[in-house]
Amino acid sequence: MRALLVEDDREIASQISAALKKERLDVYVADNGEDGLDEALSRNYGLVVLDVMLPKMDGWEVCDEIRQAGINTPILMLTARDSVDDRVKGLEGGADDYLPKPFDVRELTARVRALLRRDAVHRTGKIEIDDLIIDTNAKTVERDGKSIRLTPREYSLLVALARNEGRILTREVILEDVWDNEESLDNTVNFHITSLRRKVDTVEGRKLIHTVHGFGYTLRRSGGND
Amino acid sequence: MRALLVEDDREIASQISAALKKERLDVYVADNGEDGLDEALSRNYGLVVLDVMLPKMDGWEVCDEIRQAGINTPILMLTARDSVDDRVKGLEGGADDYLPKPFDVRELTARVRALLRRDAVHRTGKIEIDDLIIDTNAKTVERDGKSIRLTPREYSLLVALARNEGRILTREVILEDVWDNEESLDNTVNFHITSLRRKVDTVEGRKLIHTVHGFGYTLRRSGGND
DNA sequence: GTTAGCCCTCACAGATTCCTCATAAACCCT
DNA sequence: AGGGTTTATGAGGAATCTGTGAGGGCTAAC
Repeated sequence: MRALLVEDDREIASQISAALKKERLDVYVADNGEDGLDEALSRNYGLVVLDVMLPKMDGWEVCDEIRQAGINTPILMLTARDSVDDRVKGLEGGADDYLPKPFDVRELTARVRALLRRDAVHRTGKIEIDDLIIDTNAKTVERDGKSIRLTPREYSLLVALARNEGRILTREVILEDVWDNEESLDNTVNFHITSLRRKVDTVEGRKLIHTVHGFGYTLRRSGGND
Repeated sequence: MRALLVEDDREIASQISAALKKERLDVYVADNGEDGLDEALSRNYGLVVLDVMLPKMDGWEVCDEIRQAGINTPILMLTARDSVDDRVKGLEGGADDYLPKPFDVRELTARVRALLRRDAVHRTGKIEIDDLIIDTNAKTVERDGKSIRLTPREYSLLVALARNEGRILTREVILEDVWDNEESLDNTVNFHITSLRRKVDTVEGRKLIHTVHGFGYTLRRSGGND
């Protein structure tokens, strides 16, 4: 997958470039806004990392033009550290995320990953966790190659858990998310977890849905134990 | 995350308080400068919203004292009017942003978000202290790369200590914070500290949780000795 | 009208966590 | 060192949380 980096400071550019290459991206660097925009429009990039302060055309404008052209490649903006306005702008502009300078490379990497992951789910509509595959377009679930029939509630519940893989969701959050804040008992969640487990988590030793006593539930890749 | 609001006008205070709560902040309100300062010094807040006109001690002074104490929590000042003096004062006095009264709640919210986004803990949801990593989103704890299962009480207690790294927390403050002011014995804290230590602080020579005899407990990076 | 499928609530058993008391250990001051 | 205070920890029961079967309401299909 190609990534476009628009950054005029060579030092920083090579640093970011290295980080992106580690993420197995093919990196193309533009050192000014105009070239960056041209590049973004002429090829299909999977990611654009865009500095705000740029010669010839600033980052906001580039971002804007990219969006105007109907391209919705994820864009990560690099904003100046102390400018509060930049952050507000960042939200309202078409950027998907932004990172204040100076930044830690690990943080850049984390954001890039998050963007790409989000995009992958968005694009393909598929969530894959171990041998569990959820196709959010077809609303179809399979585990271990075998397709599984879920009821609507079970399906929403599973998607909620899957979208938050590795994160503990409280019953409260689940109710908000899956039940849309309708008044329902905590136990309703318990109940549906049970039925979901019966369908999805039957194989001993490869459970995905875990109870975290006192907190809620989490969907986690089988890291060996449990 | 906790936010401290120092504002004497009840009407405005409850308005701001509501807005902050929407941002998922635990709001504590002080209605005069002295109490506000005390509070800011005694606990670790993620944000301080500070009115300028206050009984007992004005906002500038409070802000100043907070900075003098070496605390760099983001501070948002509410200035009475859009006077140039106030602006200059605000910049010099260590405030991170200011908002002239009267203000639109949405603007307050935007500023608050901007300030919080700067904060690493808030951004990543992670608290890292040496090899201890708490992920407050996933509600997950690991030490030395190994994940640790905590009970809800243990977890809250650890988070309370971690958010106040290097600061001594009295049992009283801990009870307030973790137990929500419910009547409980001091010894309850002792008890849970013990069980927390058993899970988190097992490695001799790299203890994080320290007893401060006569005061309480503190979580401190292992600066070499114990 | 009947049947089938889904969803929710109640009830209760089992599991886990939490708290208090009692006692031991550590600490501090004189 | 000794006495008083503070802290640590084991044990057991109280309190809370979780899993699951049973039953009834609801809707859609036949």
